[in-house]
Amino acid sequence: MTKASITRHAILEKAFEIIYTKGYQTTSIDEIIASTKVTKGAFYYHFKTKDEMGLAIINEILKPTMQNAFIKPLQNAKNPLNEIYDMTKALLFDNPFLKLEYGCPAGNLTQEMTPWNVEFGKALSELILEWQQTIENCIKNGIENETVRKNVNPQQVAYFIMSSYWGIRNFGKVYNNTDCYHSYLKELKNYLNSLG
Amino acid sequence: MTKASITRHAILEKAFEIIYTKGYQTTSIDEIIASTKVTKGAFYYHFKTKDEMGLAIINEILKPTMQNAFIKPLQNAKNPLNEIYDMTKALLFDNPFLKLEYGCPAGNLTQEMTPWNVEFGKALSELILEWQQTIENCIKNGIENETVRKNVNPQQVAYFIMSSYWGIRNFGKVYNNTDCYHSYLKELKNYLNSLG
DNA sequence: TTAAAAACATACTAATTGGTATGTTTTTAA
DNA sequence: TTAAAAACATACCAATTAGTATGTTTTTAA
Repeated sequence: MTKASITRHAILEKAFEIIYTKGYQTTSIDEIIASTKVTKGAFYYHFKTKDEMGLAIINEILKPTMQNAFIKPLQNAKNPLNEIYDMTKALLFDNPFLKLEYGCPAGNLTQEMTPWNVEFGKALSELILEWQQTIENCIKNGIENETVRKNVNPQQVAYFIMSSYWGIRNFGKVYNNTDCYHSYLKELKNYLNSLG
Repeated sequence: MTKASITRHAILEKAFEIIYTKGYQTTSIDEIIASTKVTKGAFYYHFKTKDEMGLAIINEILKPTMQNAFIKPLQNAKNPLNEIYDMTKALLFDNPFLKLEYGCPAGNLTQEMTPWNVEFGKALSELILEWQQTIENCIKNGIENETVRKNVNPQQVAYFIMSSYWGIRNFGKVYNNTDCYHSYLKELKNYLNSLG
């Protein structure tokens, strides 16, 4: 990595952190460069506008991070239902980056940006579609290896699981308490069992 | 209603609309008073700060609206599972105020405000708790009248249903398409059937 | 009818915002 | 070694922000 690309990446990582906790709109460029110890000149050398940086965060930080946390663990799953459960549990309790009170980074950005920024919406929907298709394929594999009932609709299940995950992260935020995560996981297990 | 309270209510309603579509932080007071045709003097006569207005929106607009749309239809439900489904479907497709691309007002505010504004968090959690307990009681009634299996945990189910609803509204936003709502509702029905 | 309080109007302010103009320093390639 | 391009630094700017100071008009109650 060249020195310039290190600077660029440092800006993106720090900006991502701040935006995850505070939201995109309320995170100012002054705040980003202050915490990154880069000057405004450096920032605008690497990014033409704030939105260009925002898109770079989605594509260069959020996307690879999600691919590691969500997508890879589900590829080649032997028992899809168990591994979907384990992944969800790990996301809620073990992921060192995700915090109860800040919710899901992709969910936050979706909610904040999609109604009025088409480019963000496009980048996010690509990201989310990839996650969704992974779960869908995972269920399809389960049908093939007969760990999932064959009259189960993989697409519907994928929507249902992902929706419930996004939603429970919102509950975690508002109650600022992990109790709801435990209740949710129990019911997720019941639901997944009903598919087997 | 006195003339003053009409003005106050007009501000709250218009502000709620704008905030629902744009978010709280990006909605400026100048924008609110421009669209309400009230002056700044009038605005700050009724509300000490922007946040005071925000809290008033939650308590005086959002709360009664949600009580009508979510809570009343579920009280005295004869067949809870059916009526939860019908209410959800109505919220997604028939409610004239809620829009696909703008998501759920309560969900939006929760995601945007709870991490850094304790007062908003408190007001929202009260609101949400009420909704949650209604679903919970609804399931309890179902257990009593034997339309719901007796080994079902009402609290867990309430979390699961509400989470999935919040989540699918996020999907609607990012895909800007109602297809995901249809898939979701089919799977919600499957899930609810598994409880009966 | 009238005085006082409630309700609203106008003009301003200090702070913050995203972005730019114009530099200087560092790296790279000939 | 050196010139040019890449990378970064500093000082600024116009627009927008929440909020205030100081009015005027309208209601209300005696």
